[in-house]
Amino acid sequence: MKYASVIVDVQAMQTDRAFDYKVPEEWQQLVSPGMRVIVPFGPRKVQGFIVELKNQTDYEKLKSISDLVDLTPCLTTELIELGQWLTEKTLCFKVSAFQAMLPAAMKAKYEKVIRFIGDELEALPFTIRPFFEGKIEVDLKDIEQVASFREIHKEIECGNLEVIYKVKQKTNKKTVKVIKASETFSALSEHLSAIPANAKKQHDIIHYFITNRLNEIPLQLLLSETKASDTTVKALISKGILQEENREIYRDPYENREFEKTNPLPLNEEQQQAIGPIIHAIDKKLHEVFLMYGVTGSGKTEVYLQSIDKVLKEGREAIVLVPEISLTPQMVHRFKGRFGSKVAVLHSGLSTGEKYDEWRKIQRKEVQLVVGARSAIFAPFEKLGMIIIDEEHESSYKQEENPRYHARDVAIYRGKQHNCPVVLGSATPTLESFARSQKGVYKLLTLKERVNKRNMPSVEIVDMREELRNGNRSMFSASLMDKMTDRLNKHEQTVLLLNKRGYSSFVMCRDCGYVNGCPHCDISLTYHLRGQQLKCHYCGYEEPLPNTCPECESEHIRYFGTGTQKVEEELVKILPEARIIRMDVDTTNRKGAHEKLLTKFGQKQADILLGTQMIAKGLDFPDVTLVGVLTADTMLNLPDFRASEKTFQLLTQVSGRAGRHELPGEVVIQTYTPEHYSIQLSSQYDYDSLFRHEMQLRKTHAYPPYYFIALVTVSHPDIMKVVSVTETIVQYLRRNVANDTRILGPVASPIPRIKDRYRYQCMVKYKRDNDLHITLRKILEHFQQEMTTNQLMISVDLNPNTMM
DNA sequence: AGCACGCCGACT
DNA sequence: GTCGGCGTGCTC
Repeated sequence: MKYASVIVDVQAMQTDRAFDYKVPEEWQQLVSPGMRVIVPFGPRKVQGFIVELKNQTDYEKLKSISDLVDLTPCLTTELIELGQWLTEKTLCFKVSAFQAMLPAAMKAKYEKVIRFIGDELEALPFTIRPFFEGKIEVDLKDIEQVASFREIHKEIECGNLEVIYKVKQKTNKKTVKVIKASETFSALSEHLSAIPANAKKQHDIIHYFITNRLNEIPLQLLLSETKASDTTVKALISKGILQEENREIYRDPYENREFEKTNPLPLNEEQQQAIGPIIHAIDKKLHEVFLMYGVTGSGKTEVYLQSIDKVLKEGREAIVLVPEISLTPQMVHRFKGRFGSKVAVLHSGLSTGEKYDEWRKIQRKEVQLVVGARSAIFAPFEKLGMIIIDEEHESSYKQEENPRYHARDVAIYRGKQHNCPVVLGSATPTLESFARSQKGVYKLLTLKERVNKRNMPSVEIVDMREELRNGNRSMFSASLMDKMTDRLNKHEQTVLLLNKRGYSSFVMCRDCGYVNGCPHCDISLTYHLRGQQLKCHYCGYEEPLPNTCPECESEHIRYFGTGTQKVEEELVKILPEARIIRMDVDTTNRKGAHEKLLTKFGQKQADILLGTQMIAKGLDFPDVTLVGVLTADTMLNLPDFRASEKTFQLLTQVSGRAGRHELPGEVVIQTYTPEHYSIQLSSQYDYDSLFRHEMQLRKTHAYPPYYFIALVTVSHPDIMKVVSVTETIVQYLRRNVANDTRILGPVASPIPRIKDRYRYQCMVKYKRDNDLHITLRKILEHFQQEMTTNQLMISVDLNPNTMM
């Protein structure tokens, strides 16, 4: 007898363990760990993951697995173990860990159906009766529209109705019907004579098979080619001459797209030195972490491509992570161009179904390389030869919901399991990674030169306070104006970055200082030109733009801050002849809009590309010779100890967009704090100094990489409750952490209220604290009941990326 | 998380 | 006396 340990799809602390089930006789040979199954769980049915098969169990009254969902495991043994590791590292539920590894399409959906099992339809109340006229099963949702649950319940108790719990899949494999000939062509010819002469279409179909020497053909194609109808085909199938089969097909997001084949480029001296140790590690199957620190344009990608080539030639597989790849279609081109059909692409721009199909290609070992965003790190490869994380410093590698994992940590874990190298690449590495490379934990590979030997574009810092004193009240400094006009005349292109994060346009009364805030969140509402609305970015609350101040009824109510829309308006005024493309959430939320806009810009159908963060990454257009940063310092004022680091990274990256090819580039950075070191140092491309300066600060303030951080956030509609719970947590932590661990708080979160819930937090700074995970878990367990019954929420983020 | 069970108040 | 509220505890 075989028993299966199953992790059920119920996200709760009490169910966060394996439950044992009997494996029915007929599936004993089929089952294996990593498969999804449907199991009875209490009165209902749920999906679950088999994590173990065993011949023994402690539990006596076992139920049986009711269904198999997979015929091949969707989780490899390695991934099952990785799930265990993830739950420990991020304090999440086991199911959540497994679900994070799989495409969303594979998450189960649950529905309840009511079936009539009585004798007389008349026995049902008249409200319910009509539903069952002509059918036995009805969706509970439909009946609930007219009847109360209690009414239905009564019928269940007296045996007229029953509830059936159904588990459904979100998306399924897309299939086409394929028609095959059952026998050889000579046998087909013989069949011809047996077919009645008046069945002309049947003859046509058989002839079609014979003359075209067809083994199989999609049904649709066969019908259109022979002008036959499907009944004719059915007749032949029932005669056994033809066979029908459902064949899985892939929704290919890159269908109909040609990718120009590219060949390896010769590597320069630096690149060769960088690739050497990587190739060595691949060859010798060594787990090593490399930090490839290479300035923008130094040819990191070519090093990736050639290392991958080596991995694939050895018959192994590779994962390449890129930050939100839809932002860099150019990147997809480079990988598809070099490795063609060996590549699967996974990113947020794909539909659920497309993502599922790409994942299936990996599972079925039809590809050897996956290029994708964060979650692609879980690609179910079994012979990994290398993992690459490009733009290692990008914050999108950290998932901001449970499980709060960092792709870099997962990559290193998997690298160890597979004995393969992990390559982290960046022009502006995180302090954490660079510090590790200094300590020799990671091996540092440096690329100092740009491949085309071009210098980095020269950077001019403009003091906007000075501009204001000189009477320039616009958002463009005189210098930036000059240069934009100049580019326009020379038919060169400009990229304008509006660094908006943490600083959106809000409405303020000039007389009394009143700011329109969200009634549910402690945050000011954001002004949206479209529809003249004020919107809350946290809960979605909307209200119309007021004409007068709600507080003092003054008419001097204005919006402050600058949105891309407003910049665009002003640009149109001062440079009427310029063609502008604006890229922000509003213009890119449609699928493919992003790529379209970029293509348009690339084809020089516009002179200026104006956008937020999203334009800072990976764009490479030869005619861009000017980059303007409208307000460099907005990010600096955020309550985030990484603010300076992030500002430096952003400025360096966006500067790298200029002058990548023949034409030299220039950068203008506008700021109100020109003296700030991260602005100064980014203008000199001086990462080393930034590293030293910032490390000093992190040391004095006990921040990463000197200390690890854990952030506990408590929220509840009642502020008193929040404060007291956070206080309790802090006290408990103080009593149970290591000596050199520091506890800060309780304090109100930077956004003290979201969706009518008050938020408090406490920060744990620790160096080595082996029991901290256990202590934190105990806290969660202690409040578990209140978290389910009372509206309490406690979230723990280990190594948070943001303090918000 | 869901769902059943079980124990109390307010109604036919 | 029952209906219907919510606290409690279990799910292989």
